[in-house]
Amino acid sequence: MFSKSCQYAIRATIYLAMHQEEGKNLGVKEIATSLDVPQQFLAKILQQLSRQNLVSSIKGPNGGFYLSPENKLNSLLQIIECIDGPLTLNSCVLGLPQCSSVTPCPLHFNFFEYREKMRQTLGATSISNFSNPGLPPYPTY
Amino acid sequence: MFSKSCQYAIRATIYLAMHQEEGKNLGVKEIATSLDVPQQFLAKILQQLSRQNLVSSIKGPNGGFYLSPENKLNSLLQIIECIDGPLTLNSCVLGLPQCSSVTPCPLHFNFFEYREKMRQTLGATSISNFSNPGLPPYPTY
DNA sequence: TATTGACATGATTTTGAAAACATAAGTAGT
DNA sequence: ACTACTTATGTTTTCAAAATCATGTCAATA
Ligand code: FES
Ligand code: FES
Repeated sequence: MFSKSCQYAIRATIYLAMHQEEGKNLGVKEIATSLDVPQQFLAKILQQLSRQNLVSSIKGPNGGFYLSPENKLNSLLQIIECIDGPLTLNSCVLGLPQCSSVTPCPLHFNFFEYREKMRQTLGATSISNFSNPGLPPYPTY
Repeated sequence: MFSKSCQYAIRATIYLAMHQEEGKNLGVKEIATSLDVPQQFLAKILQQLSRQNLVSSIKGPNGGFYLSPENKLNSLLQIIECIDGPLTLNSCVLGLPQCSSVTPCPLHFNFFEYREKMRQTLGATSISNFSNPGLPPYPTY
């Protein structure tokens, strides 16, 4: 459903939201180790998010990544589309060039409704949702 | 969501269901041309389906692929799982090793319900559904 | 039974995502 | 200024899916 890059992006962002403390930045090393993903690869992904202002970063000693208040207002969908592109959850499940209710493929109406709801949920879920304490302990997070 | 192999498999099977006439077999060449997919690649996929008795085939002149009455009772989900494996629509969207409501990832409950419904729909849709005449004219089919 | 037309199977090549490598650039402390 | 630390950027390598190539097997027909 999502590329590995995208999965890493989501997990890293949520990790940032869950583990961020006031004024403390998290390094790629720590995040990559905690999530058990390739460090250099994750670095690229975080930089891609950073370029689009979805996460914030500071270089140098004590540097690292963090979420600004503004960053936390972004939705999961923005993270996803930043990495996998705007066609994610919008293109034909059978790979046909266009997907719409006007020229539907045989499976279009089997998926459209649920896919839309997924998109809607993801768009309505802001990163700040994951920074609340008292959330259940997620595995590998 | 599905691999290209799987998309081709679904499209080819539906094509068979829609274009099959009594006692007439459809060759890989015709199917591949109609669907605009690589012929040799599609051949492999159809053979994979054939080995699991999801489609039927006959060699030699006038040979080709067709759907036996038994074949038509299979569900789309069987086609999908034959190609992409049983974990399709069952594994964690974030790529975590196991997906269950007992050890859910942060996105589990955002997807679980809709994913289940997709599976359910696919499992309940038999191939014979596509052989009824009077269906809308699908693009590239 | 020879030929032809189709599926079947194995090996190989291509392609792009995933991962690793190398180096630059910026920041904090000494 | 110098060093150490961390993000940023560009290049290269790895790997599996996708696609192709080459050859084998089977059935209809003349
Ligand atoms: S056209 Fe295929 S899913 Fe919409
Ligand atoms: S655990 Fe991630 S989707 Fe179920």
